[in-house]
This record gives sequence, structure tokens and C-alpha cells, in this order.
Amino acid sequence: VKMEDYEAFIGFDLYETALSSVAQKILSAMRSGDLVDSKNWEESTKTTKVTAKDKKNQPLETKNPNSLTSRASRGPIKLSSQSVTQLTGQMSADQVWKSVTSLAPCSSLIPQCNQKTSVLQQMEQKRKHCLKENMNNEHEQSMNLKRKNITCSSSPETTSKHMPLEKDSCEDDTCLNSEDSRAFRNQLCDVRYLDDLSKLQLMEVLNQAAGLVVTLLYKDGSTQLRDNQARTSSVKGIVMLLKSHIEEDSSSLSSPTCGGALEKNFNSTDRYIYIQTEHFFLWDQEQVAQHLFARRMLLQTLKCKCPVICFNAKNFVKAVLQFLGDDHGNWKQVADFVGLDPRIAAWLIDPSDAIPSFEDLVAKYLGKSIVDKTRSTCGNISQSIVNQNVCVNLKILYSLMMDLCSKLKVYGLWQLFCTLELPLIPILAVMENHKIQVNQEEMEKISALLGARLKELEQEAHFVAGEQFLITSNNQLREVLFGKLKLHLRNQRMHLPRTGLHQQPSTSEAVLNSLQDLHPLPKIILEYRQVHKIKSTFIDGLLACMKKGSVSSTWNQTGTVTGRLSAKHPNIQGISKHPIQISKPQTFKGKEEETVTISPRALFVSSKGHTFLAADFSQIELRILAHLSGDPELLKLFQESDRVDVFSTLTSQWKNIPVKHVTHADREQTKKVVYSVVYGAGYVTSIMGRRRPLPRICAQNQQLRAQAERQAVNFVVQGSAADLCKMAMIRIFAAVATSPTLTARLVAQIHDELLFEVEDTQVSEFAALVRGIMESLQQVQTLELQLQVPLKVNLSAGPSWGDLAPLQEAPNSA
DNA sequence: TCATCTGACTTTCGG
DNA sequence: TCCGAAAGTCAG
Repeated sequence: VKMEDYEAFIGFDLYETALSSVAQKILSAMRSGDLVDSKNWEESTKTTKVTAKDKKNQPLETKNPNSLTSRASRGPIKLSSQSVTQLTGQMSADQVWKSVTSLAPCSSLIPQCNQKTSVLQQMEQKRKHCLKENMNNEHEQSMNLKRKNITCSSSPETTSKHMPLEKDSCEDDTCLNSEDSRAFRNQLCDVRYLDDLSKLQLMEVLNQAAGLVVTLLYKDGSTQLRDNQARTSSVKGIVMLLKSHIEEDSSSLSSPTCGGALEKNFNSTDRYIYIQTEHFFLWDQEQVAQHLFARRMLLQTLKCKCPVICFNAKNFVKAVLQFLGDDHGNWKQVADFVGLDPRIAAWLIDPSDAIPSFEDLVAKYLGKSIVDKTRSTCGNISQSIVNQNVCVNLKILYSLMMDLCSKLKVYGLWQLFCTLELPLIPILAVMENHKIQVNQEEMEKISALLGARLKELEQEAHFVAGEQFLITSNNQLREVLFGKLKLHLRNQRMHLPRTGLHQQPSTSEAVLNSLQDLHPLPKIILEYRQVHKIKSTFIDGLLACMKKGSVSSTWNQTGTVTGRLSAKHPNIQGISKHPIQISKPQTFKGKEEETVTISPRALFVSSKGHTFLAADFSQIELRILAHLSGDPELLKLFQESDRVDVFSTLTSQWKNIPVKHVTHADREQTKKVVYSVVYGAGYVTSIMGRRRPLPRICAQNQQLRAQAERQAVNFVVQGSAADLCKMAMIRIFAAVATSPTLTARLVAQIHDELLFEVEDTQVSEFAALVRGIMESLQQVQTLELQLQVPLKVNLSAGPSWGDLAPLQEAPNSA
């Protein structure tokens, strides 16, 4: 196919023009009836009918094992009638945890960690065994603890203004005649004021807990469960609900409703504790002991063998990490933390749901609103009511998570949740805690230089336009170009693209490019925009994100509908890759060169004794497309040209010139063309079963239909690439965390590129590890994934991100 | 009346 | 072509 033929399609409705054979194949797969209808989708979230529906669909999906729909074989569809009834009710913590551990990321992804699962399982069995023996014993212990707690609260020390431990007047006050029960219901126990024996007992309770529900408490008194305002307050401590084991009660499982079942999940031996994480004066011996104990509790929580439920678990891990101190490889201690996060679960179920609050989720999935006593009473609120609220919310959080777990299983998202999204939580937390150094001095210099250049360009623009106007205003520019100068009339054949909604003449880059020969203004505007973008976003924007000479992005795990990560403050994923050349402003002109090149990525520098190492997949999306479509030409392309760049190969074929004559611009053009075709042509789940609800496909509306189909394809390809990239992160992270010597830190993920900071001496060893892991991803047996096309991995290293040199593979690497 | 905030819109960077 | 973040203008 000639390149020109494809170029002609761009800007037109791809659906109406002839599609490539790949696109056609995928479209026909889509039309075979597996599209998720939004109506069905809504119904399935409301009721449990989905199980029946899935079962009904099974023969349809398995009919064509080679099609894209073959994931049915590992989906949730094969549910026995027994398991269906089980799933429609809430799962117990035990059930969830057995499930999590059986899908533990280590076991499925890191071969050498296989024993870990069995150890976990053994521990689980042992725990069960011990539980029976300790029943009486435990009861005795808790009695002691309770007594202690009460004596504590009468001491003047504990009635601190932050955390009063006075008895609250909760509703069960009257119905319980036992003093012990009352002491533990909805009452926070500040672990600082326990004596040594009680601390020992508490550790034991933690070890034996059936489940933990945690939330951060902030200085302003709010928690993660209620922070509608922008969070400025720092972490003060951690509130934790320790759930004890309940007698297995089969009747509670068969109950499909959650409202009434809430109380059933809790019993009187559940404990609420508070762990302070701030304000330790380390010259005070007593506070040193308190600090140590808090540390032990949190470390124990991290490697807890029961589920830890937390809303926004990443922030919890971050807080713990900051408490532990981020030096000497402390981050490795959070590596195998598994926290169940309802927000992530909800996002998997409906990725288009924009960042829901805890309240939103409770309303959506439990169908009730949270009664907030602190809001109805203005003015002075009793601290005990606040505490009580936290405790109630922790219970609700537990129920919410159990409900979401059941739903994840029903929708076939459980494996994705456990193997990909949950292990990512501590990884992102560690990434956020790591600071990337930035060359501040250089940035300030560049900022001044760019500012001067912008002034020059502004003056030039005003001069050639013959009037003053705001260059950054598209409205004013539109008026000048098309109102005053009437450039669109100078060329009759010119097609004037218009803006999306208002249908006004566009002033986009493409338009300005086409107007370049008619007037000097468009060219000046183009340069102004380029310089302005660099200055405002990459230089000044980055400077605004800096703290003590370094930056650290905030990573959002639930911000996209395709499953990709996103980053902000700064958005490190969006920083220009290619350096730009600008002509020097007059005031900066010396005797030397007239131009200066600026590479925004080069401003990120590795810390002393360390090197940046970047590992990226090459054209992973196209390779996945080749695999999923099975298109012979596409497959051949990747199987043959193992070493040569695919876009260069395509360009040389289309233009009929040797590969070495392909210019950068040609290659970029090809890339544009290829992705236009790719995204013009799917299925609605990624290779890992990630799903996206599509707008209802309406046969009458060609445009909407075409858009939905493009979204579908985009989702499959992008989502699958995101799956593989996340898997790479998890496996590499786990490998480093379990290594006694390696210290490499994951710094950023730019979709198909992973950026690490590595000790200089470990570069080649680490590079070999990374290459091995990334290349092994084309064959992940536990996921029944076997790509027909090889994955290609590029490695590069250097002292700054913008200046990385290709890295040869370490000789004779394992 | 003035300052500030918010949302819609456009553009440009990444993949 | 899709998916993002960010920065800017402008009207309300």
C-alpha cells in the first residue's frame, strides 16, 4: 500500500473509508456481539443477574477460541451454581484473603518466590490451628487489655486534648451489661499509653486479626474517609480497626443484602486503636519507647497475613514509609504490602467514574448515606463524637470493600485487581517518596533566556500584524489572521479547519503551517507557542513544583479509563522528549552560536554516584495489535525486522527507499499514519481482562458508532500495553526488593518507558535483570499470555534523563 | 464596582 | 485516532 493512500484518509471519517485488513478484522470481531451494552452494564451493576448473563454468554465466547474473546477461558464465567450463590453475598475477610494470597503477585510473577505462597498458606493454616487453642487464652488477654485501657483513661495523661479516651455514650451502652464490651466498642485506644504487657498482647491480637481496616488521621481532625477539602494538613496518626475472627456462620453468607448484614460482620472483640506518627521527642526515653512500639506495629501491619483495607492505600503506605524513614533501603519493607483499596476496585468496575469520594462509593455500592454527626452540629464538637465517627466509618469501609471484592469476582476483574493493581500501590508510594533532582540553576538561566526571546517574538508579531494584540489569545489571533489580514482568502484552494464546538476558524499548528508562505505572522506565532510551551510548562511549571532542589510527581492509579497511569505536579509523562532549537535573543547573543538547544528532559539529573537507566518497550502497542489481530503482514513485520525500527522499515517500504535514507521527519509521519489507522479500527477488554463500559452503540448514528468503535480499539491496545508495562514495574520492583544487594529505585513510568536511578556500580547487573524481566513478559504462563510477536526492549543510561546513551547488554548476562 | 473564582474551550506536550 | 496533564483566554 502506498503511503499517499493512507495519508488521504487522515482527517476524514475512517469508518466510511476503506479500512486496512487489520481494522476490518477487528471490527468484525466487535460486531460478533461481544460489545458491552451500557444498558446491560447498568443492570449488571445493580443486581446479581450478571452471573446468569455471563453464563449465558459463555458458549458464544468460547465458540471462537482464536478470536479476541478467548479470554473467557480464564474469566469469571465458569462459576458453579454454588460459587454463584456465594459470590452474590458478601465475602468474608477470610475468603478474600485466601483469594488474594492464592493470586499473590510474587507467586504468579516471580518464580523464585513460589515458596512464599506456600509459606503464607502454611501460616494461614497454622493460624487457624492456633486460633482454636488460643480462644480461651485470647479472651483472657483481651480482658486484661480492656482493664488496662480503662485504668489508662482515668489517668490524667490520657485525657489529652487530641485523643480523649473517655467512655463515649454509644448506643450499645444500655444493652450491654459487661464493662469489658463497652470499653472496646467504638472506642479508640491510644497505643502510646499501654503498658508493656498490654503492648505485647496487642501485638498478638494484631498477628491473629482476621482483618485490618486502617485510615490516616490528619492534623485537622479529618481522615481519608472524609476529606472533601483540598488536603493541606499533614498526617497525625493512624486509626486501625482490628477485626477478630467471627465464628463461621453460613447464614450470613447467603444473605444478599448488605444493609442489615453490616452489624453481623462485627463482634464485640473488634478493637479500635490509634497509632500516633508525629511529635516524638527522641530525647525523652518514654517517647523513644513509644516510637519504637509504633514502628513495630506498623511493620507488622505491612507484612500482615490478613487483609489490610484502606481507602487510598497509597497514601497510607507513604505515611508509614515517611514514619519509618526513607533511608537505607527502608522502602523494601513495604514491597510486599497488600492493601485492599476500594477506590481502585470501584475504578476497575467503572473506570469512567471520576475520582469518587468514600461517601460516593458507599452511596453507590451500599446504597446508604453516611450520617456525619460532626456536620450537623456546628461549633464545638466533642472529640468522642469525632472518634466515634471514625470508628463507624471504618466498619462501613470494611463492608464496602467486601462488597466490591464480590463484585470484582463476578465481573472477572479479581485477578487483575490482585496481580496488577494491588502490587502497584506500594510501588507508586515508593516512587512518590523518591525525589528526583533537578538542575535549578540551569532552569533559571533558561527561563530568563526564553523570557527574552518571547519578548522579541511578541514585538515582531505586533510589527508584522500592524497592531498590538495578545499573542496567547486564540480569539485575538483569529481576528488578526482571518478578520484583518484575511489570509484564508489568499489561497482559494485552501480548506479552513474549524474548532470543535464553536465551529470557528482554527488557529492550530496545522493551520498556521499551511499559512506560512502567505504572511510572516504564522511562523512567528508558531515559534512563540513552542517557546512559550517550554517556558511555562517545562521550566517555570517545573520550578513551581520544586521542593529543596528536587521534584516528585504524584501518581494517579485511577485517573484513566484505559488503565494507564497518569502523573501530575509535575506531569513527568508529558515532558518533551526531543530537544528544541531556538535562536538566541539579542541580549543573550555572544560571539558563539546563534541558536541554543533546549532539552527539557536533560534538566533531570541523577543523584551523586547514581545513573539514570531507562528501559522502554519498542512499539509495544503495535506489537500487541499484531498479536491480537493475528494479521499476517503485521506479524511478519515484527518477526522479521527484529532489530530494525518498525516505522523506519514501513517508511522505506512505502516510499520505496532504503532504510538508511529515511529521515526523522519521514519516520514521524509514518508513525502518525500508522496510529491513525490503528485507532480507526477491537474488543472491550484488555489482555488482562480490564474492561471499559462503552457508550451505547447506536446503529442509526454513524458518527457515534464510529467513535465508540475507535474508543474500543484504543482501549484494547492501550489497555493491554498498560497491563504489560505495569507487570514489568511489579516484577522488577519485586526482584530488587528481594535482592540483598540491588538498590535501584524506580523513578518514573512514561507509559512504555521505565526510568530508574541506579548506583553506578550496579548499572550493568541491573540492566541485565531489567532486560530479562521485560522480555519475559511476552510469555506469562500464569496469565495464559503468549505473544506471537517478540517484545523488543531498549536500554539506555546516563547522568541525566535527557542525555541517555544506548546501553549494550551486559556480556554473558544470566 | 472591583477582585476572584469556575467552567468551557483551545492548544500542545507525552504515549 | 485515542488516552492523558497543563497552561492559557474568556465569559459568567
